[in-house]
Amino acid sequence: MPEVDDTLTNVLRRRIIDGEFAPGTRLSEISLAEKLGVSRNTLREAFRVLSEQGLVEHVPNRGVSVASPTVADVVDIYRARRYVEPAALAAGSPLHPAVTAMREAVEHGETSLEARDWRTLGTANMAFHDAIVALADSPRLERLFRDIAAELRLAFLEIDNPEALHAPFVTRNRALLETFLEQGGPAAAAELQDYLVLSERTVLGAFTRLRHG
Amino acid sequence: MPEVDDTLTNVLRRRIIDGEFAPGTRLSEISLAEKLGVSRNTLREAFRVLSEQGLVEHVPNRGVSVASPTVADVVDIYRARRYVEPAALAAGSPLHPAVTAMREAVEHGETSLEARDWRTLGTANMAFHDAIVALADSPRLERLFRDIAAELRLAFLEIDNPEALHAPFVTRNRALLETFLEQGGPAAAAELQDYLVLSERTVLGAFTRLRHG
DNA sequence: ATGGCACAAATTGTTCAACAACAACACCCG
DNA sequence: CGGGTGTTGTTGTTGAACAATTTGTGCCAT
Repeated sequence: MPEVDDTLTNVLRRRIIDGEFAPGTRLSEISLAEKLGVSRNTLREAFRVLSEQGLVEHVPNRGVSVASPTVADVVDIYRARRYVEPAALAAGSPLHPAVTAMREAVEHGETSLEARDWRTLGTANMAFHDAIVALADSPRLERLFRDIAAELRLAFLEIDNPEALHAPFVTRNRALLETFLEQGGPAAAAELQDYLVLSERTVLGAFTRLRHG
Repeated sequence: MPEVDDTLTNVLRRRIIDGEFAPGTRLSEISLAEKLGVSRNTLREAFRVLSEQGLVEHVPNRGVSVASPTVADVVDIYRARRYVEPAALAAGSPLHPAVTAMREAVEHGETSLEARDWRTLGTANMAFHDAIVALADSPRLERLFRDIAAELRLAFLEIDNPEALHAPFVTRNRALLETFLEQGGPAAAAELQDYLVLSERTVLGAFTRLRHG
């Protein structure tokens, strides 16, 4: 269990990712500080951290608002994912502890699919990819992915069709895991490339449909 | 010319990278705020940003100190570089504007080598790799590399033999650029892999020599 | 109406002083 | 000499205040 970090920054982070503040929402220092029971200065420190993590956009003299990923952001996020994830998978060892996390994420995804719990399913899918990155044993790449995944969740929040967004990838995750274990990293990496292209297309499709009609 | 960003965060960032505060140096809020002519609160906001960027280490209730990269950090930094740089080079187009930046960095490196200006040479070498990453056209990967490069500079600061650290790579940069232009991205990517392994070994060698006597 | 222009209101940026919370250090006692 | 104890210095957080900037409003002239 990841221990609960109750710092103000993490509380805010969770609440934003959970969709409590819709993307684009302006976060007023005064009212939010009052609501959270902290001072403006303390809140501003948390804002700076979240801003560096890309969860929040800070415009000088105009305050901060919840990040609202654009199409360009989504494209860039997937570009970065294609740089990191397949390579991590290709070089990953089947004996790496992260493989257990991959397996658990797949199973967790399958049960949430049956339960039609799309929120949980989205979390499980992300955990699967997080485990893939963990294969690389690189704190810096993990941190990059953590930030990127959070941004992507914000993009998902704006799309109100979570089933189409997450459901198709449950079987793909299972298949990818099996490819990795039975045919090795490089084969799995190739499969993941296609997977990510499809995933990007799914998200971008829903996204542009959202903006154009 | 990159315009000068005179925010407190960037001022501090530059001064740290330039070695004004040695790695590991404790940064007292009170004295540093006074020295910089800002309030403690403002300084703390800058600290949070720099901490997220990895330039500074923040320990709750114990303050912040300039990051002092360990061997594990250097290993991880090079691991991340090997994930990103060769792939960016492999997929990069010779017509990309960043190629100009690569060329300029190579030439800049060659002149600083003649002048035996190791500080400038280190900057030029980093600019070369920055340009390689820029080939990927990914803001997020560029940001990752920016932070990583800054951390690496801190590691360099602790090694007092900058010539051995930077000089050998001037001719390699030139060669790598030519390989890229004449034989294409994939060939250059393979060359860069070896390059990075050698570079890592050079840094780690100097590093362990430093710690062991 | 419409396009600016000055003014007013609201928000962010920054400072200061104070105190609580915590860590490191020196000291004393057994 | 080891272990508690208090002292000291630092960080964590707050509240209030003011400066700087943006935003909204109403007015005027065209």
